[in-house]
Amino acid sequence: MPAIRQARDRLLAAAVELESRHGVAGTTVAELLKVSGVARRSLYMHFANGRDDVVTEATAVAGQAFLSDLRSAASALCPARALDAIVERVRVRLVETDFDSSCPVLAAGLGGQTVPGARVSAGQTFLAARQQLAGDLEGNGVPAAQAASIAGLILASVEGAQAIGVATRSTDFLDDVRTQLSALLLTSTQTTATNRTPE
Amino acid sequence: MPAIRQARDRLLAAAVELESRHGVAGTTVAELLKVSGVARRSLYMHFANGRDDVVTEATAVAGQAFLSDLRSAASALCPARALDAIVERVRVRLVETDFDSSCPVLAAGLGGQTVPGARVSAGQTFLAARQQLAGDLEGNGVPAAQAASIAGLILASVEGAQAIGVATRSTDFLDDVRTQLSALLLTSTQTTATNRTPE
DNA sequence: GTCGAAGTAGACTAGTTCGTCTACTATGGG
DNA sequence: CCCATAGTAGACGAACTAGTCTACTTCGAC
Repeated sequence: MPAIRQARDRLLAAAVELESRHGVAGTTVAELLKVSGVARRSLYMHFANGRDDVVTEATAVAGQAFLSDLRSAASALCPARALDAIVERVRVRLVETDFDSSCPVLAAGLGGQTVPGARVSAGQTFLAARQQLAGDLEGNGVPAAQAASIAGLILASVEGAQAIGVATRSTDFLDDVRTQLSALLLTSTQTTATNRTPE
Repeated sequence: MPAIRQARDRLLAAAVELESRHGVAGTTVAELLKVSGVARRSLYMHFANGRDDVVTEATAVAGQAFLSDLRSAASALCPARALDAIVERVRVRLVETDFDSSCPVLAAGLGGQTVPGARVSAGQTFLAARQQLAGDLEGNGVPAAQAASIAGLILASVEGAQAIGVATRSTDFLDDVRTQLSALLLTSTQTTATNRTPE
């Protein structure tokens, strides 16, 4: 009863969840309070600027989680298998939420005109992810020039397929992306015989 | 042409524009009236169910325009050049709107929980576009099984790159997509003979 | 002319949204 | 024991939301 667990964390978790499902605009204070079970006043204790602060910080949190997932997949597996793992995670999430949930970072980027901080944070996440992914590809023998644009393609197509999956209520596009990118990664990384080491 | 029966069309155009920029949630009645310059009453004359009808129909209109653009590009050019033309159009639009505008159909698909009709319409557009694109690729010598998934990859990555472009305020991801997909299309269509491998 | 379709202008209700406010409660460290 | 800390509960107002309504204008066809 005496809510020992941080109201702040519950608010951020709720915000990430709501952004995924209903976008930034659908992440209202009322919903935030309902989902997190936190009192109205507590929100303004932890986030001086109210809703915008929650959304912005939640976007940063989701972005860090995204980068972390990417890193752990890349460090444990070869690029083609890492991609598989990431796509599979997205696929499961789509299906389990009955195609109602897409990427919170993408949602923050799109809905970010109303919450500029969230848009900036989302952009930074995508740029960091691209760089990280490109580095991993280079480590697997992909030429630097190619690595960057392949990384961009991977991120764009996975995010796009996820969003289109919500619209079509299917995983078709995600499956397409996996099929084609797997093939691309296999041919691109063929040059290296051995697997590489994480940092 | 004085008592021009233009109000309806102006409303739909405004809705497409607003969906692109601010998403479905940002497409409010007040904005719709301001942008279109139409009287409040006129909206409810033409769209019995109000805002939802406008958004839904605007999504269908934008979807048809999207398919039409795709068709005209594909019929006039080879796949690789058609892709170039489409990406270039998206790129120009991003830059000209100062990275504030993404695809109205994607926005409708994401914000569509609040307006179910728009989501359905967006989904149908993507499925139709995939089929159309796949058919075009097949016509250019890409095996049927490959054509469908390449079409899915193209749509997903262009849509994703557009959305990420808004978040990052750059065309980097779009350029990545163009670079990689151009290469993919060139090898897929020109080596129409038997060099395709796995799945 | 007159009549009606399409349009404009704007008041009005009812519901939501966000943020501020007061008042109360549990917990644990000094 | 005391009380600061972090929490709950909920009233409140200003600003916005969508949709309904009345009253007036402007055009083209008959």
